[in-house]
Amino acid sequence: MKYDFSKIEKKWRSAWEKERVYEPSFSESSVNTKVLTGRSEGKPFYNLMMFPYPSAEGLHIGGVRTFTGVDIYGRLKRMQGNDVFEPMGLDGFGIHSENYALKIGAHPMAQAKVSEKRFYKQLASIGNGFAWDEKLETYDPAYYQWTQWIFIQLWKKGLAYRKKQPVNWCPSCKTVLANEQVVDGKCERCNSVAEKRDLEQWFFKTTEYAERLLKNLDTLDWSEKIKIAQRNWIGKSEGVNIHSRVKDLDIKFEVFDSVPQTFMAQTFTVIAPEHPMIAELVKGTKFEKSVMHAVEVMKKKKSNGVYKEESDFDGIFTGRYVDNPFGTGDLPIWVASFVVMEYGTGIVHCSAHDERDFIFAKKFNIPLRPVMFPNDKALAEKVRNLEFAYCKDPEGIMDQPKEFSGRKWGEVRNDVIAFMERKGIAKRTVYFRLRDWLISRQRYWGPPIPMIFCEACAKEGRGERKEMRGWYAVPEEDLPVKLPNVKNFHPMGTGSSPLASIKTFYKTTCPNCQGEARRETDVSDTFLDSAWYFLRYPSVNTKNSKFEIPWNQEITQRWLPVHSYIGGAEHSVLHLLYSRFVTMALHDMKLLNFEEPFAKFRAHGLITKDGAKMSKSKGNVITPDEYFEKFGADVMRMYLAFMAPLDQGGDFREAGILGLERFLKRVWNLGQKVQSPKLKDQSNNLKSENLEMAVHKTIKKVAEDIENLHYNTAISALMILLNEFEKHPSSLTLSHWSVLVRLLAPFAPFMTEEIWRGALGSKTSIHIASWPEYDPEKIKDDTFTLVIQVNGKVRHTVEGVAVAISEEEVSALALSCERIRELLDGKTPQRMVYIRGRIVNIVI
RNA sequence: GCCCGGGUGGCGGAAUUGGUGUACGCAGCGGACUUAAAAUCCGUAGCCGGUAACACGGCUUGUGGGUUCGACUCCCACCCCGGGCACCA
Repeated sequence: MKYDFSKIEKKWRSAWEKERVYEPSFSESSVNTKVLTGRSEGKPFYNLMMFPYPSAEGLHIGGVRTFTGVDIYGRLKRMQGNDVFEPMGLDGFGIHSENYALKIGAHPMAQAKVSEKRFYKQLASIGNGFAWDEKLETYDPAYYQWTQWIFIQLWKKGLAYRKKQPVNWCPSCKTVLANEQVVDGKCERCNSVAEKRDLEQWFFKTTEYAERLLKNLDTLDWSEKIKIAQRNWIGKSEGVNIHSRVKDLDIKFEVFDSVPQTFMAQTFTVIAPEHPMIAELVKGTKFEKSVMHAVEVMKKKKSNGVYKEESDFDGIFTGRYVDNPFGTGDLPIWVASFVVMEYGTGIVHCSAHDERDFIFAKKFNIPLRPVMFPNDKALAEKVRNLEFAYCKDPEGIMDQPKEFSGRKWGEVRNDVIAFMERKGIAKRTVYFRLRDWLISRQRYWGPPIPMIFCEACAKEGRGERKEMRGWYAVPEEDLPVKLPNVKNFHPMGTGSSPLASIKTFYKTTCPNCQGEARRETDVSDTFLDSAWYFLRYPSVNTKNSKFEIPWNQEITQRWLPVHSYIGGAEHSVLHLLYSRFVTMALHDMKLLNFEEPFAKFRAHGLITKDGAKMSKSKGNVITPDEYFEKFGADVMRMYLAFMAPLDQGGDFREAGILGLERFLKRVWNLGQKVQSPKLKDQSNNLKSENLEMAVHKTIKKVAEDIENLHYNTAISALMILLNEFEKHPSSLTLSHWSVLVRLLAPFAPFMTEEIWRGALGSKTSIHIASWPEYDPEKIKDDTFTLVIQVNGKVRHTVEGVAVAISEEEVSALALSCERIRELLDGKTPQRMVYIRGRIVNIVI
């Protein structure tokens, strides 16, 4: 019988659905249906992959590879007796999907339905064991009412706030962007240069969790590079705040210094052009006009990204001084273009021991005073003569303060900080690079932020929070705040959302005074949708009679945190950080009993096409559909898995698919032969011993390789085993055959099911069959191939040497070989090195 | 500039973690079947030299050095590719 994949795929897809093979047991009642299908209730295993955003022309081949890759892992876990939950959904409520709709001239609400159909059809064809009953879409009001609910919880905890500040604005997307969405000063998505605009925006206080977000990383089983990326992004920096005061003015301020060892060298102070204090410094002085003008120029150049090179500085003296903070004299205050307003306090004391400070001082003729010198006398002289900036050398010898004279820079840090604290100069402080999460977007396609502003209450000083007068959360029973289906959804570019012109939407009553009030018209960032979807999946079908929380506590305690999460490294600092933040916050509200959402995370690699990156502009983007139609899901799954280890990416070459097609064809053909009576159960056949060992070795290897996501080597092992089977058909038993079919099941779910329930006669699915166990006794070799080296070069091998052989016997054996005797030419070996069971090296 | 990955045949990639470098597959070559092709099967295969053919010898894991009986693997220096961060004081 020829293998007709399209017929067989269809057949088993519907059988699996009917038998609910991939639906885990969330409740008692569903356990009963499981018993009927013969599937035992195992340990919960939440096998998660990042859900796609259906913005473009369907699922990308890279996405398919990841999804089938995750599924292979899940299928192993299921066969090993776990109750595997593998959900799928669509992250279609946001700017990606909206931009796509705009591009093709569709309404996002209508387009969502079209994309949805397209994606679900594709996703159904790749042979994954998705739990379709639990699918979700982030634009479904039944979902986003809870996204809004989470916003309200954060608001109530004081973790959501509104503030006017300079924010990143994308002129093309016509919306603000989170810091994380600005890459190289450009919009992450459309590459337009982001501008700075002063706008009032909603933020989440991610900074409040900076320390924990950082510390918890140590406890997570995640790809190391993702952890490093998060650590860098959080950017913890320990140092001191130096207490400072403007001379002749009663202005006090702090200056952050993370390298305080050389504080005595500080001879001037620089302030960021954006700093509001500048106006006070120069007010009414002869410097006012020129300084304020220079400030404007610098601000403009900065926001346009003009300053690129490290030495490209602008600066101007303010006429003011910092009042003698170290007893070494007053420090002139300069405005300097290189100072970052958003970091530390926006004001920095400068010294000869910093590259930038040094260049700046030279450029504007500001005096420098080094206080640390290299051991090398000639070099030290150069430092003294200010020939170069001598920075951060652990071996540098301190000169001042005199208490530390002679000690090494690398060893005095803590002592200097303690010294400064004792003297009252400074206080130990920590700063983070991480900023609060800018959550509001001036767009249409997203969950409306569920807040109401009441003018009347604001005027009279009322409000849910005293620092935000007039603001009230939408009462929970009124959720969802539904996104209206309106014609004009186009971004306005005015700094407010299209919803701001829809009176029927924004007009509402104040939850407090019942007077007329106005809804917030911004929507929330897409990343909020995806920051909690994994909490929703297992509880999608639990119908809460009352409006309580978005998940069932009992189910959540059983199924979370997520056991295995696999997705793209491009989300290292966006989705993965936001999810952690939201989970932590919910944990602190006692709504979750864990604070980290993903116990294990692995990043997958990227796929290239014939060695080149896939991109729309190159026109080499692979649409998976045609390949799945041509070769079938099993072949494609195997090819994508065989390309390279999952975390490494790989190169898509159509020719390579043939190898896997051939392999499965051979499996099928052998299966046809195994059915014939002469092959049936010959388990007593002595000749099958060697095959037996090969089978057990393969069981071990395949399970280990899948566990490590090294699918390529697992498949290679299966190929080798098939070769053995074909070479020794008379020794092949049904039980051997059954092992191969089961080991293959995670990769080729359809064909193996056909064989399992057909020729092998099972009544239940192979995907809930038990994973084969290997017998450690049976994989022990008692002989090996002895490799004989002379001076480290392989010269001879001897097959079938007993593992138990002693070192003396090996030496005798090796020296007795004719070939070795020739090479020795009568000489006596100086030395023999024998590595048990492997190799002997004769040194002459 | 700093921090991570990575560099192995014509190609994708293996290598028990210091012990036979190139498993498995693709492409190639030779052969069988066929009128022929496709499909399938068998064999072959790193490079250079050597031989009528074997035999055999030398070289080879980005480059150069080191440690070791033995290095793709460990150490030092450098080059290239991919990714992340970046006037963060």
